[in-house]
Amino acid sequence: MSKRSGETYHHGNLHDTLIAAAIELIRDKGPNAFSLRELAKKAGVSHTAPYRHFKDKNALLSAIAETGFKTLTERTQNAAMQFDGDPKRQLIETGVAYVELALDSPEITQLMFGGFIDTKKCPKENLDSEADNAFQGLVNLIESGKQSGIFRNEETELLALATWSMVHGLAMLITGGQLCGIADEQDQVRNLSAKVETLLMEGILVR
Amino acid sequence: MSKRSGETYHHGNLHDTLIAAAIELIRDKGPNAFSLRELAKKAGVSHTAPYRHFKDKNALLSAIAETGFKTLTERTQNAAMQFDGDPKRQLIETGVAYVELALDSPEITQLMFGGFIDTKKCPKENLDSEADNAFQGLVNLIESGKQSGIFRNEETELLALATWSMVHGLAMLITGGQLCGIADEQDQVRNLSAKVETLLMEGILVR
DNA sequence: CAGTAATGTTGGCAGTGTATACATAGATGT
DNA sequence: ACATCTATGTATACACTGCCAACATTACTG
Repeated sequence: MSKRSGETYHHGNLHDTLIAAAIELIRDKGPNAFSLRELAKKAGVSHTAPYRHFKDKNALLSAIAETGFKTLTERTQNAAMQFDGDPKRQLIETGVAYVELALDSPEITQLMFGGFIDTKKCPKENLDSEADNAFQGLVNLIESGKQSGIFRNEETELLALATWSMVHGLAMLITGGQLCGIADEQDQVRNLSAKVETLLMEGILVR
Repeated sequence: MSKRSGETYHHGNLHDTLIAAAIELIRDKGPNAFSLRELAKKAGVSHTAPYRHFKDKNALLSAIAETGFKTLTERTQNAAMQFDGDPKRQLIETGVAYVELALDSPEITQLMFGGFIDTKKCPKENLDSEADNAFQGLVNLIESGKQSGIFRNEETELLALATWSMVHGLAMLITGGQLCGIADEQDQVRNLSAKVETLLMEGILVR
C-alpha cells in the first residue's frame, strides 16, 4: 500500500534482519528458550515468514552459528597478526581472543558448541568448513613456531589440538557458569587465559 | 484395581524410574529433543505425574545432571586411586577417565555443561556442590604432586584450572562432533587425551 | 505488459510445558 | 477397625511451539 510509512508487503531484507534479531533474542534468553515465532514477531512479520529464508529452525541456528565461527576466525587471526614474528605471544593472544569472545557471547558460544544444532552424525561437511578455518589458523601458527625452533618438534596436529582444547575448555567452563566468581570480568579472563596458556607452554612438571 | 497384573494406581518408585527413563531418552534423542510428555508415556504414567516428583522440567534435568556429576567424580577418583603415589600418572589417568566418560555419554555431558539447564546467574549453590567435588579431587591431586616435588610450585588453583580446562575442552570438542574422525573410538580417545595431558605437563616450548 | 517466481500472510495441526481441580491409595492415630 | 490426612497419580485446559498447506502480494523477466 503506502510506501511512505515504510510498511511494504515485502520486507526487503528479511534474511539478514532475522539473523540479527535472532542473535539478540538468543543473547537475551539463551539458545534453549529461543523460538521462531517470537523471532518473527520481533522482526514484525508473520510467524511463517522465516520459512521463506530458512528451511527450518535448525537451518536458522546453523546460519547463526556460522556467523559465530566467522567472527571467531576474524578475532583470533587479528590477535595473531598483531604479534607477527613472535609465535609464543601469538599463541597466547590467540587464546585470549578465543576466551574473550566466549565471555562476550556466552549464549552464541553455547549455540556453536553445545549440541543445540542437529549435525547428523559427522558434521565435517556442513557449517564446519568455517570452524576448520579457525583451527587451520592455529595449525599454521604452531607450524611457524616449530620452524623458528621455539616450539617442540612434536606432531603439529597434536600441539594444535592441545592448545585448542585448553582454550576451548576454559571458554566452555566460563560460558557454563562453572567459573563464576573466578572469571566473570574481562580483565580476570584475560589474565587467567594468558596464565593458563603460558602454563601449557612451559609445562607443569618441575624441570 | 487388580494388583496381580502389577498395575497399581501408585507407581511405587516413579521418581527413580523417571530419571532412569529420562537418561535413556536423552541418550537416544539428545537433550534438546527430550520432552516431559514423552518421558511420562515411556514411564507409563499420565503426562502430569512427573510434577509430583519434580517442580518442573528444569528440575528434572538438574537431577539428571547431578547424577552425571556424581559418576564423573566416581570415575575420576577411581582412576586416581589406582595409581596412588604417582601423581604424574594420576593426573593423566584422571583426565583420560574424564574424556572417556564424555565419549560414553556425550548427550549427558552436553546436558551437564551445554547450557540446557537454567542456573539463574551464578549456580555456585545448586547442583554445583556436586561439580565442585570432582574439581576438589583434582586440587588435592595437584597439591600432593607439588609436595612430592614433581609439579611446579605454582598456585594450586591455577594448575588445577589448567588441567581441568584442557581435559574439559577435549571432552567438549568430542561431544560436539568437532573431532569426528580423529577421536571417535575409545582407544583413539585414550591415546589422544593421554598425549595431550602429557604435553601439558612437559610443556610445548623447547627447553 | 503478461506470466512466473519470490516473498509474505492466514489458518490449522500435533506436540509441548505447566496450572488447576479431582481421584485414589498408603499412612497414621484413635 | 475405622476415619482422616497426605502423598501420589489423573483429567482437563491453556498458551505456546515448529511446521505444513493454501492463498495473497509483489518483483522480475520475456
